[in-house]
Amino acid sequence: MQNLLHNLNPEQLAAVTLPAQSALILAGAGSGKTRVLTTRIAWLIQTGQISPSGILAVTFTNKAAKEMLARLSAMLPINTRGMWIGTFHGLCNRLLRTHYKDAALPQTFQILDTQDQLSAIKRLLKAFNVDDDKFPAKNVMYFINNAKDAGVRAAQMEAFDANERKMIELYELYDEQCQREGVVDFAELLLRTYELLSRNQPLREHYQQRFRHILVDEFQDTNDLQYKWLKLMSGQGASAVFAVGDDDQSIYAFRGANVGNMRAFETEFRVQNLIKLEQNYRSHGHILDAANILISNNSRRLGKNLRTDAGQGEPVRVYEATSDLQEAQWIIEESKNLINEGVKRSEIAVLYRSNAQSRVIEHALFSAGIPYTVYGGLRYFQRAEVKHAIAYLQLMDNPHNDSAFLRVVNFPARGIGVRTIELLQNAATQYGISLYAAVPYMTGKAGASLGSFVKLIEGARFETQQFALPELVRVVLDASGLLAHYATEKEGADRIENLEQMVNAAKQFVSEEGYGQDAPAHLGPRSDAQAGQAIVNADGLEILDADAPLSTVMSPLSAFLSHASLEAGDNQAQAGQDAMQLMTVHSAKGLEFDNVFIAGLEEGLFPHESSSKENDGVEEERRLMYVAITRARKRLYMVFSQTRMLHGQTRYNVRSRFFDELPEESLKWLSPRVQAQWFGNRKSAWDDAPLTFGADKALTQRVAQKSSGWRIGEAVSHSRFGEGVIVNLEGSGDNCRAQINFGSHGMKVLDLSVAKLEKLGR
DNA sequence: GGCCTGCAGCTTTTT
DNA sequence: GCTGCAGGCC
Repeated sequence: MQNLLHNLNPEQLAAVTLPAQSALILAGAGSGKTRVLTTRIAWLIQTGQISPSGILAVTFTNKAAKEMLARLSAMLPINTRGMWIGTFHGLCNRLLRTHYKDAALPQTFQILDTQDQLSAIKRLLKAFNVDDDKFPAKNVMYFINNAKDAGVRAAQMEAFDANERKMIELYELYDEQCQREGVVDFAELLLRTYELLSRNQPLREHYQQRFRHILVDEFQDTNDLQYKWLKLMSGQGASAVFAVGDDDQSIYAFRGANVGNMRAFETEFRVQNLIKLEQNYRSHGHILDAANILISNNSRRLGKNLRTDAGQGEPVRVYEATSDLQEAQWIIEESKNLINEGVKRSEIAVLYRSNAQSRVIEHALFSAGIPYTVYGGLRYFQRAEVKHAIAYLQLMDNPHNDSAFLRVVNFPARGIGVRTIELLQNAATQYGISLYAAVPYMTGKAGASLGSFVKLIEGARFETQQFALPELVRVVLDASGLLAHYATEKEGADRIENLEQMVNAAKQFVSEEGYGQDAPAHLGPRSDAQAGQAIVNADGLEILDADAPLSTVMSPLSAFLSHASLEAGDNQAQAGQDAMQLMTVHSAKGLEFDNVFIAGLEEGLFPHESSSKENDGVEEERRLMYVAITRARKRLYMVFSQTRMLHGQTRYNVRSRFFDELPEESLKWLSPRVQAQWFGNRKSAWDDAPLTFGADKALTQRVAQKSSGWRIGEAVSHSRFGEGVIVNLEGSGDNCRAQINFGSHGMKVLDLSVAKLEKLGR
């Protein structure tokens, strides 16, 4: 125990050892959030307050879930496999597989990823002759997902105009189509589980009693449905919900995340303990000052100020480029200098607001011969050839998945044309069955070609009945004709490699999930003998506990297909290479680097112009900027450009308003004159260079700072205005004034010889 | 059935 | 300015 808790700072320790009540932990960037979460779990178990099975820990990404599991097994000598640690979607998948009957799903229901969902909607629009100019598939998808993320079904929605009426109708039809095909989209996983537990009291009570401790990571990213889900799971807070998050890092409003959930949580879960983790273990002082002061411009914050023991470090370097091209060149030139000084390439990150910005930077890096990796892009299971192979597997597991059917019925080409498919569609619609099931109704040439496709699938299933998953995958790659097809293609070598890779992915999956290496990939209907712990409710209905081993609720094949949808795999990032890191600010969240460039800091781009139209849009952009700044450990560069190519046109930009919200004291502006000097003797911007413009303000601030004893970025407390951050200092001697941001009390300028201020936290 | 061309769209992303 | 998709043509 001593071991577990030592090295925690006082706030971390307080959070870890809180009593069994709901609590909100405001965890700043780099404050040891994951450590607190995992230590809390370990502490609860080690002190005997709960058994591992009584814990439910929810994350948003698989990466975060894996990280928690890894750290936990390093801390505790327990088998973590049975623990309920996972993503919202992963946990819901598990619940729905176990209770598939109660959830009115087939045992082998399949999960649509976003691509699949969009194509399913396109298909629906075609089938019902919907004008796709008036109702673009994408808009229909947004409408449906927004509704589901809010926890609302079509039947519960009210239309205010004809357009909305149609949308609701399409939502209804889409749900029917999914039900018929035995598929669920991502939002449906959550909504179905929510409805299942709402409706089924014994089941609900069973899980509520079981999970006495629920821990939530990145709470600021929860959407309305996830919040409702947590309320339900915890029995309105009867179980202790330990929510960890940072309202200042909420950057996913566009996909339904609602920061308001944090405040709602505070009141609805009657939170007695709000703990702020403000000690930062990542960045130097100037970087944190910049972050603190920038974010103090946001309203309605829960309030938080990061501090560090690391010292002020270097001021942030600001560079103005003449064009996006020159911006890229400067970044590369500066990176070269860093690398020459011994910096590892992987410790240099270039962050940007939008993906389109990467092209110019990539080009410059390529020309300079510097290895780099770009985050984002296609993940393994999203590649066309891999999706094709998956579609064959899906048909073997659930032949009623029409999306899978259409994807591969004529790929590789086997003479099944549009006309044939049309006839088949008609038959399927007429009988209200799936395309696969409609094949026997087809006659003539169409019937023959379709019949042989069905035989192919059935044959593969029969042949592989006793096969383990990796062997089954191997057979399908061959029998489908996919390998042969790509062998004839000029550029097919990479695709073949990706396909072969799937056998390895299957091997790895089987061993990681604890299936026997030789366990048959297919599974017959679940027998009672296989069933996990059986619970019989008051009505005599049998409820299975989802704690049963995965292998009794999912065949290796079904589980692998879930895995392919829920964990799309890595992107192409070549691991192992020491390469510079390029990514959007969004994907940088949670990462950290010694050296960080933030590029494209111009009005219209960052903050993005489309954000000014949205409610609180600029505040979200500011949070995004806050995330970007706090990625840097030692050196931070902020770069902007006078001109930039966008949508084929040169745009003339002014620098981002965020520069005006940063403490001049923590910035060092580099001018082209100074830049010439570095290019000459190949020194980086970190060698002492004269301050250029911006110096006057910085000088004023330094004088004021010295004579007042206060520092920009410092957290203060005022008897009337509460807690705040010093944003600016001016004057000298007894005549110093401080501009202080008091959050909800607003920005104040106070005379330091009069105002009674207290230092906070340092 | 595959290739070619023309046109729309263009912020961020995980599951 | 580039990409991705849909529809048309050979």
